[in-house]
Amino acid sequence: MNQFTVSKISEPRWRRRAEARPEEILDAALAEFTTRGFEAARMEDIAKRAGLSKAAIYLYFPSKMAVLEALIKAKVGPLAKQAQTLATMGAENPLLALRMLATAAAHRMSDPRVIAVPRLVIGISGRFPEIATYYREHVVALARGALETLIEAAMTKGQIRRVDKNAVVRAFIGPLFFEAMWTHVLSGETALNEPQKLIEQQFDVLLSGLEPRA
Amino acid sequence: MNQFTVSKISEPRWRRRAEARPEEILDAALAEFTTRGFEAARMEDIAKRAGLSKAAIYLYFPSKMAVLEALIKAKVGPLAKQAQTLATMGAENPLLALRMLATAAAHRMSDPRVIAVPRLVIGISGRFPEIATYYREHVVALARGALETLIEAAMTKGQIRRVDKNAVVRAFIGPLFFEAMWTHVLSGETALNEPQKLIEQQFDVLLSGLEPRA
DNA sequence: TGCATATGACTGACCAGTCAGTTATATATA
DNA sequence: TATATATAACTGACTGGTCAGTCATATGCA
Repeated sequence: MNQFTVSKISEPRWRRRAEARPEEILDAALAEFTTRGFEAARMEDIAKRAGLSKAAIYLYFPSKMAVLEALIKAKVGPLAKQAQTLATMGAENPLLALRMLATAAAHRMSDPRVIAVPRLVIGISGRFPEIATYYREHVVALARGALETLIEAAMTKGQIRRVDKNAVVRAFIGPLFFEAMWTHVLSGETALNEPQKLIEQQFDVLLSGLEPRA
Repeated sequence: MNQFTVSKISEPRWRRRAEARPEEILDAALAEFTTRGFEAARMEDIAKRAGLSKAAIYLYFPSKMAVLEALIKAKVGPLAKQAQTLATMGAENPLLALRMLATAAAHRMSDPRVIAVPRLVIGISGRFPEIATYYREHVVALARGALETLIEAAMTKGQIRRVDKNAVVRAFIGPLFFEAMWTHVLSGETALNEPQKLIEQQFDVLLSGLEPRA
């Protein structure tokens, strides 16, 4: 190896600046935590996946638990902003915004990595209720709030009927959440392959309802 | 303690027939597994909860994993029958059957023990995919199937419009599942306190849809 | 006595977290 | 430029505690 350094001149032998490491560790941890579970995941496996030794992880995080917390916070941060902008962006045509939002969400949910965090949270919620609470307040409650704002706007504009807003929120999120769990947790054959179609069908039911036309 | 057996004459000092033990162990295991997670739950705690020593558990089950498997199977068995009878029972008035079913389901879901198993399955699905698959085939797929039968019947009778059946199944299960997770996993304030009202609102949306009346 | 039911005390494996020591790079000095 | 020194980034090997599973022994009962 220590020849003349002829090849790959510009690439340093020691690959990365250290600042990049924590993120790599968190990515590796997410993968290990979701497949093996928090308790059963071995720090050494996380380290190997991140391309480090176990001891190196402890240069960046004081404990396994701290890795979990950092992981949740890191994955949650971006979502908060998204939810906030969502409500304002869709003010003009809220119903259209809802439709586009649902399609985008269905599309993203075909990627197993997207539900990795919710899945992890469900798994550890019994043991670490604070994390579950954190996730509720910083993710799900915000998403529900943003949806409610859009729904309220759609009602005010006369785009949809006035019904219980919470019921509508559940009717939006629930089916998608259920299908995601069916797909990625239970490995079932899925409708998420065709997100466009899935949402069309879902909106057909949701908007026109199931009553036979009078 | 080993006095004259004067008190509580009819109660045997050695409390129960052995056949009852496995069930008690499974109940204890379910409680421990759901709160601590499969890996973090200690066999000794399960034993203590069941009123036994750890070694006694190994008289009934060969391993921790075997306890988990027996647990899933025990909790799953009854559901299969329920699903089957459901479809036939509701043949006469399928829409009414769906409504009653949803109300009953919402009612039961206010009890955290009801979603304990699904929650557990989600937590361990990464590590034990066979169990997830078992659960899909023996519970969720059956439930979906039964619902589909009812929905098909309702369509044939003209009680509801003809739309994609899978979308309807999702629209029935999804919102309830989502609310159950929100309630018991994330400890959020819940609409499950008033299941009757919850289902009424849900059916109002589902049957009449959201489009403003023409 | 023999069988069923049970347990306390033990063991071997496993793993989070530590630490003394190593390697690569940056900087200082001549 | 070459060499010395300092420091940042990292690791192999270890430790102490934990826990699934075992076993020799005990107790109630036919």
